[in-house]
This record gives sequence, C-alpha cells and structure tokens, in this order.
Amino acid sequence: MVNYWLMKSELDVYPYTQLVADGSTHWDGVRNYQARNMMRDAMKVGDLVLFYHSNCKPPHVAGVARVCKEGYPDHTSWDASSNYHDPKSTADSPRWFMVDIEPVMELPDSVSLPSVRDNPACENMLLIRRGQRLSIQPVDEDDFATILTMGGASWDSI
DNA sequence: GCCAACGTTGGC
DNA sequence: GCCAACGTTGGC
Repeated sequence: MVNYWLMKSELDVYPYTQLVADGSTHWDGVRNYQARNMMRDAMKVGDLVLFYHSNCKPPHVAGVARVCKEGYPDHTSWDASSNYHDPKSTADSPRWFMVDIEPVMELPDSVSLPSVRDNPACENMLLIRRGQRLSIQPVDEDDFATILTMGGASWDSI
C-alpha cells in the first residue's frame, strides 16, 4: 500500500530543482521526534511525497517525489563537524533517522499555500492547520489527488 | 522583523 | 511530574 506525505524544504536551502539535479537525496537534519518516527517507522519505498517550498512568497507545493530508501540512521547526527550534530546520538545508538527521496515530476503549476487554504476540498489538510509546524506530514490520498489536479497534473502523469 | 504556536530543557 | 524559560518554525 502506498502512503502519501508532504515534506517541507526551505526554497533557498534545498529546492525541488536541486532534487532533480541530484537524482535523489537523503533527508538529513530532521530533529523532531514526530517527523523522525514517520521516517523511521511509516514511510515506505514507493510512497509519494508532495515537495513543499517554505520560507518563500508564497509558500507552495512544487513537485512530487517518491521515497526510494526507507528509514535508516542519520549519520550527520554523530558527525561533530555537522550543523546537525547531536552529542546524544551515536553510530551504535542512533537517535535520528532519515529516508531517501527521488524526484517524480515537477508540477506544471505550483500550488500555493493560499490556494490550498481557499480550496474547500483541502480543509482537512494538516498543512493549513493553525500552528502546524511539522516538516513532514501525512497526506490523505484524496488530498494528494486534489493537489495534483490543482498543480495541473493527474495520476497518469506520475 | 514580528509573533503565534509548539517542542524541549532543566530546576524544583 | 510540573512548569517556566527558551529556542525553533514558518507564515505574514
């Protein structure tokens, strides 16, 4: 069974175009337990991801990605030279986990946060819930399909 | 730059 | 275990 997710990336830190250029990437640096648990336990190879650009005007869903490697320890957590270093995490007892994702397709039309907020079909999405900060969120299949349509795409284009 | 929301830390 | 202080996220 395929699950659906939304992953946030700051536009000026790691945009979707960079994922396309890289071919795939490991989603390191997540230091939030809820997000970690999703990557460690719930995200499976083949799951589809809405790639969301935050910290830009307007924030928007830029493309679709796919999980290509399931949860494994985030090695940056025990790398003392990394910005993401956590002294409580070691290679023997890793505290933080990541997945790998690969690009599937850039949306023909990016889907802005205001447009999601204005679409009644999206009213239950976590993304527009007040105070919602999670950088990785589960997405219902219906909502995933709605965003695809709003982005000028469809299941056939995946 | 501001600030609301929320997670984490650490003293008690 | 409580809770105040602090840090971070992220839209605006």
